[in-house]
Amino acid sequence: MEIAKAYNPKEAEESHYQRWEKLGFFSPEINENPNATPYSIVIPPPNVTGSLHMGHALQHTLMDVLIRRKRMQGFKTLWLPGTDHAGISVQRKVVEQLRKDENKSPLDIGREEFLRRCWKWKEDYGNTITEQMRREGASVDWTRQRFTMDESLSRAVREVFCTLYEEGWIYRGLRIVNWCPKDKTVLSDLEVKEESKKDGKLTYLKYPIKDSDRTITVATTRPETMLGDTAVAVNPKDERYQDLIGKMIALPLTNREIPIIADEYVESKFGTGAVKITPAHDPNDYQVGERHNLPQILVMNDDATMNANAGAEFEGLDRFKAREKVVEDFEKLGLLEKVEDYEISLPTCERCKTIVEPILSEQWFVKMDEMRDLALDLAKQNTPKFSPEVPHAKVYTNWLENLKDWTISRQLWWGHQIPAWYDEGGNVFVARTYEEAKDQAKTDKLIQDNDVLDTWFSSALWAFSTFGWNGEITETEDLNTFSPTDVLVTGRDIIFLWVSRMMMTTKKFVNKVAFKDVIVTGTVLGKDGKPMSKSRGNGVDPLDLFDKMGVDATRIYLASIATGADIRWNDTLIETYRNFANKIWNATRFCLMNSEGATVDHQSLMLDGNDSIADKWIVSRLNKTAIDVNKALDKYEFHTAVSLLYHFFWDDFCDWYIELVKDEITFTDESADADEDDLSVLKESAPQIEARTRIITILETALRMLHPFMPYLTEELWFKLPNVSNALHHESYKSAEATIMLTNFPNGDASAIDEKAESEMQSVIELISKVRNIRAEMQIKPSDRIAIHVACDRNFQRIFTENKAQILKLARADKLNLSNSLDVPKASAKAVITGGAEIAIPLEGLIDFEQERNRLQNQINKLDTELQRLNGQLGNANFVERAPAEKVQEIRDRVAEIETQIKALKLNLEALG
RNA sequence: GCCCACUUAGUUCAGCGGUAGAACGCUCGCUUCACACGCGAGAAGUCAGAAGUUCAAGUCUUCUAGUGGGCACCA
Repeated sequence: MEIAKAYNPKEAEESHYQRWEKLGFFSPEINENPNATPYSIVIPPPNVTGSLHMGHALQHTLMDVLIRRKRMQGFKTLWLPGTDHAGISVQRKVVEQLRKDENKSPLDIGREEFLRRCWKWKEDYGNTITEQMRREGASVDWTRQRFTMDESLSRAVREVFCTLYEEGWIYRGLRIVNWCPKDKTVLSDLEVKEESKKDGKLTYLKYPIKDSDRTITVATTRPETMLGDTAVAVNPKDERYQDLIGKMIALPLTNREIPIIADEYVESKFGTGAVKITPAHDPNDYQVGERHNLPQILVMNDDATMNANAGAEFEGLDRFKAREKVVEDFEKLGLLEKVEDYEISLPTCERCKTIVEPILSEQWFVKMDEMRDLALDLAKQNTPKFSPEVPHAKVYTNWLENLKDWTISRQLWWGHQIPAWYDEGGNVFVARTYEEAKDQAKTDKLIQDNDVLDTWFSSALWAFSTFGWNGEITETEDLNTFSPTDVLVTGRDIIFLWVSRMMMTTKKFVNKVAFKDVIVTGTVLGKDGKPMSKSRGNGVDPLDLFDKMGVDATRIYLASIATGADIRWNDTLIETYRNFANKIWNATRFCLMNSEGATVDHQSLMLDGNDSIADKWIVSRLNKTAIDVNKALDKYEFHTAVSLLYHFFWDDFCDWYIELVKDEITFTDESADADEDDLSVLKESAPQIEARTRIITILETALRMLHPFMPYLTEELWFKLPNVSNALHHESYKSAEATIMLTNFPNGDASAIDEKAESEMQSVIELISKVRNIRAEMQIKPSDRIAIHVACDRNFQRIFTENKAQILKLARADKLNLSNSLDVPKASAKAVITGGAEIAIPLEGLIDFEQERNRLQNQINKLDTELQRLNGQLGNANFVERAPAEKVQEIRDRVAEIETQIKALKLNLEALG
C-alpha cells in the first residue's frame, strides 16, 4: 500500500464531504431501524450576510461531534441547518449597493423593487456561510435547510403575531424607545450596548423664573433636549425650592413657558436637585410627564437632526451641533452656570456603534409578563439545563425576573411585514391575511403597516417552525420526532436574545420545551485577551486555519479548548493537533506497511487469557479510554474526551504498543540472503497475521473514536485499511455504502479492563524508562549496547522474561540478567523501580563515579522529601485516628515502598565509595 | 451601586478535599528501517494574598487585591 509520508489535509477534505452529502448520510432517513431513538439539534441560524468566524467554528465543531457520535451509536439523528434573514444587515448592504451602483435610495425604487433586490442579494451572497459549513465537515441535513423568510416560516410568524395580539400579549403604543439615527429604526433593549465615555460633560443651565429675577439651575448631559422641555421638576420635600413650585419659567431659546412641578422621582441630593423634564426624549421624563399631564414635544427628526419644534435657529442642525449651539447661546445670555467633566455611559447601537437617541415613538411591543412566566416556570425546574451550569442558569433566571417589554417593530423593508392594516380612520386590524383584514374592517381601503418585525421575532420560533409548524399545519412527523431538540450549542451573547425567547414561544405554541440542554461555549479571545473583532484587528480567520493546519486539526483543537471558559488565542497550540493528525497518519502508515494478510476483525480483541501482557494491556487501555470518552461526552466535557484520545493514541498506542509489537509484525531479515526490499520472498506466519490483525483492529477502533472530531482524516485512513466495508457498520446502517461515519462508536467493555495487565505493563515501562534515564544521564551513546541486571522476585522475573525481547530492544541492551540478588561490578549504575526491583547496569570504563553519586543522591533526595511529608502525616495522631483506614493504609504502603527504594539506593551509593 | 466569574510551570490552559498535570516553549542526546509535524532523557509551580473549616485545602468558607463579565443608575 502506497501512502504518503506526511498527511496532506487538502486531499482528504476534497472528496469525502460531497460523497457523504450525496449518499444522504446526514439525513435521519439513513437510519434503517424504525425504533431508533431520535436525537436532534437545530443550528443557531447564522446571519445570512455572515461568514464563518471562530465562534461558529467552535460551536459547529461541538454540534458535529455530538451528532456524529450519536449517529454512530445508532440514534436517528438530525442536525438542522439554516440562516436568518438579518433584517438590518441585509437592508444596509442593499441600500449601500443601490447608492454606489445607481446613486438611488430605496424610496426611489419603491418597496417592491427593493425587496426584489434583497432576495437577489441573498441568492448571490447568502450561500457563503453554508458553503463554509460544508468545508468544516458539518454533518447537517441540507435537505431540511431553512431560512427565516421561507414561506412556511413566514406563515408561522404571522400566526404567532396574530395569536399573541388576539390574546393581548402584543400591543401597539407610544413609548420612549431606542432609536438608531443611522439605521433609522427602533432597537430593542438587547440591541443597545452601554458604552462608558470618560469625556462626557454635565452642563448646568440657568432657567429664568417668570416675573422674578431669580433663576433655577438644571444639569444635563444632553443640552439640546432643553428645546423640548415642558417642565422643571423638584422633589416635593426639597426645602430650597418650596416657594418655586407652581411658578413658571420662561424657557430660553424658545418662547414657551414651562411650570416648576414637584415629583418624588427627583433626588434632592443629585446635581442641583432640579431636573429639566423632556417627556419626548427621556424614559424617566416621559413617566413624569404622564403623571403631570405635560405636553410631549419631539424636537428631532429620525436622523437625529433638530426639527421645526426646535425653532428656526436650530431646525436642520445635527444633534451634536445643536448641543454646542445651545451651550453657546446660554453663555451669550449669561445663563450658563458651568460645564463639568462627567463620566457617563452612552447607549450605542450594537451593530453600527451610533449613539442611540431615546425618543417618543409609536411601536409594536410584546408584553412580557405572561410570556416571561412561560420561561421562568421552566427555569425554576432547571429547564433547560445549562452547561456549564454556573454562572448561566442563575444569570438566565435573574434576567427573566427583570424583563421589560420587547419592542418588535423595525423601520425596515426587509423582513416580515407586520400583519396589521389601517383603515382611513387609522383603526388597526390585525389579521393573518389581507383578506381577513378586509373582512374585519368591512372595507378594502386598507394600508398595511409599513414596518417589519425584529429578526429575533422569527428566530424565536426556530425550534418548531423549522419542523414545519406554521399555524395552519400544527403537526408534522418531524415535529413529533425531533422536538424537543436534545441540545442547543450557543454563545453567551444570545442567551437572552434568542434562547429565552425560543423557550417561551415553543412552550406557548407547541407546548414543549425547545431543548433539554444548552451548552454555552466560551469566547475565543484574541491574543490581547479581548474579543476578536475586525476593528481591533485581533481576529483569526478559521478558514486560514483550515488552509494552514487542516480542518480536522482545527476541529479537534477547538474541541480541546471547549471547557466553557473563555480562552485566549495562542498561535502555537493548534500545531499540537496538526502534529497529532500527522501522527495518526503515520501510525496508520506503519500498520499498513505491515498489513499483509491482516484484516479488521473485532474478534481479535476478544482475548482468551493466553495472550501477551502487552496485548492484554492495550486492549484494557482501549476499552477504558472508550468508556471514559463516552462519559466525558455525555457530560459535554469535550476537552476531557480529546485529552483521553490524544494520550491513548500517542502515548499508549504509538509510543508503547507499536514499539512493543514492532518486531512481531514487521518482516525480519532472518530468511537468509533475502533482499530486504524484496518482501515477496518472506512469508507471514499465523501468529504474525494474528498480531497484525490485532493492531489494525485496535487502530480501526481508535479511528472510530476520533471520527466525530476528525471526520476527514479518519474516513481517509479507514478506507485504506484492509477489508473495510459496510459489514463494519452499525446494524442500523447495513444497507448504506461503506463509511466510517456509520460504524459503531466504541462503547468500551468494562469486562475487558485488566488491572493486573496494566500494572504489569507499567512495571515493564518503568524498567525501560529507568534504564533509558541511566543511559541519558551517563551519556551512553545510542549505539553502545549494555547489559541490564535486575534483582527482583519471581513475579517480576516472569513479567520481564516474557517481555525480554522488547526490553532489550527499547532499552538498547544486549543482555537482560534476572535474578534474586545483584552480583555486579562496583562500576555499575543503579536504579530501583516500584515494587522493589533493583536495576544495575555495569559500566566498566564508561562510568563517572562522581556523576553516578550525584545521580543517586538526587533520586534519594526526591524520595526523601516525599517520605518526610508522608511520615509527618502518619505522625499526626488525628490523621491516623480520623482519616479513613484505607487512606492511612495507602500512606503506610507508600512509606514502605519509598523506604525500600531509599535503602537500596543508599547501599548503592555506599558501594561507590 | 448590585451580582457573578476568573487569578495554577516562561506561555495558553486542565484539575476543584487525599502523592501538583497537559500542550507549546526551554535544556541535553539522537538521520533507531511510521512519523524531525519525529524519538529518547530532563529542568521548571510557596496553585494571587490573608484568615478560617478539616486528620487533610489550588480544591470548601470569609475577607483583600487585580482582571473580565452581567444588571441597574446616569438630571
